[in-house]
Amino acid sequence: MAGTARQNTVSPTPALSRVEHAYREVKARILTNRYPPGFRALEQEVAEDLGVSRTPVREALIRLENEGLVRLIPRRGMHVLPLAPSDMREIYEVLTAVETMAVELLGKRKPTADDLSALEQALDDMDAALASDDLETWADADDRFHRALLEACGNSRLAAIANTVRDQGHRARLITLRLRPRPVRSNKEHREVLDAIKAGDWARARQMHYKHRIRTSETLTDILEQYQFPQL
Amino acid sequence: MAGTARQNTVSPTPALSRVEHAYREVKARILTNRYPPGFRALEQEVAEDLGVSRTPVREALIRLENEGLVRLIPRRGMHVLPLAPSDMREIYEVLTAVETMAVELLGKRKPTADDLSALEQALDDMDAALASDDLETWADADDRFHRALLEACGNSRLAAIANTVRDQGHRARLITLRLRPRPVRSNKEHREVLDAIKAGDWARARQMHYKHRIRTSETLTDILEQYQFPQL
DNA sequence: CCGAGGATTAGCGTATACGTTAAATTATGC
DNA sequence: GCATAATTTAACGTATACGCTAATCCTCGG
Repeated sequence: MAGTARQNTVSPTPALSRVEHAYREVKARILTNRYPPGFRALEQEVAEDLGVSRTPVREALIRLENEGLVRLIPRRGMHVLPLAPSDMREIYEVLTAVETMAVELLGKRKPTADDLSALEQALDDMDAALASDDLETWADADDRFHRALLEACGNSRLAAIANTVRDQGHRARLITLRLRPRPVRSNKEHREVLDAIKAGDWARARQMHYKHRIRTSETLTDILEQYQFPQL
Repeated sequence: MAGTARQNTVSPTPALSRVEHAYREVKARILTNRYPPGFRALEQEVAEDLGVSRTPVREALIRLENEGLVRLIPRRGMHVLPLAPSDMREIYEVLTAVETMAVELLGKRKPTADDLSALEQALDDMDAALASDDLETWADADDRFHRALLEACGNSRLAAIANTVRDQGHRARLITLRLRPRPVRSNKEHREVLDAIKAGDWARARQMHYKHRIRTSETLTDILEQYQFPQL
């Protein structure tokens, strides 16, 4: 059953396990709204969707529950958690706390050249994307900037927490991206944060990033509350 | 990352599931060093220890792996993760970031009377325990204070993160408790934080708590590095 | 027509079976 | 002797089986 060779090329397919496959696939479906907020499915149904048995699906769902993307309710299956405005508030608060600390740490330790170039690359890409009004690309670069901060800060736990929580809010981000004003200020603020880091002025870097996060949090939660999405 | 806190209310043993039993038991054994750092056991062995089959054990171990207490290595079983000094640094940094935000939030929203009384009760207990040199009781009350802050701050995600990370560092805390100086300053600093919160001066509350966390982090990591525990 | 109680069903929690494969062990050639 | 190849072993990943129980459906008395 399992190992019957499906070798076709020398492709570096590390033969990902069924659990891993289920985890990635279900998560991807949630983040792209193919399993929309409030969606319910029984373990058996998910298993059939993915062409595996219930066992690996269960294990994948446990991980997704720990990450706050679904809830498992006995006899009612998996529920894709909707995002209330209060959830978005919580998520932004966590990101503010965690990223602010990351920036502070990065400002204290001298960042490596690699760290800096990753950050600068992301910034340049954001500017370019904004100039050509390509919001998708801008969002991608913005994401890279924030990720790079966390990667470079030297605290893997902070990075992991930020990733988890960012994923939780991903769907809201998809929506606000097209409803928010052009993110001109974000680019400027990011640049200021990076400049402060490079100058070794961690207190200023922290202050700048804190203000950036508070401001964008307010902008985005306002939008979400204003448009009153039934569920998100 | 604990997505949702499990039900831990109600006394008349609600017939907890085998998974829940395995989860609590293994976690308890890790936190109390019955499964010490570096300890390895096969799934089958844990299952026999607990008198259940491998299935619920596996599911419990997946949760514990997500919480950063163990690693699961194929064919080598469960490894109880040791804590290096760098792990403790990371843990304290996360707690600093998260609790500082919690205090800020609590200072901004007016805390309820219940919130305040829980905090004051914990403070009083800390003072009493310190007066009678009862470190165990002091640690317990200190724990309650920090937990109460997170409970009261109005952000369940922050609370869950703090709980997870605090558990990760629990074993180190057991050790430093007897090696650190008498926590006189901690009591005073906590009182200052609470006073600032009550005064609605969130900026000051945050500042105080930040300094408290930074100071204790340094004290404790110094102790850990000084005594050079082989692994923790 | 509606609610209570019993019968039915279905989904999960758990145990178990089993093939795959990495690790360990033995055999073999230099 | 030692490194390498063949063999054996054992642990896991996954599938499957099955009983328990909560949810649903049905029956029946009010």
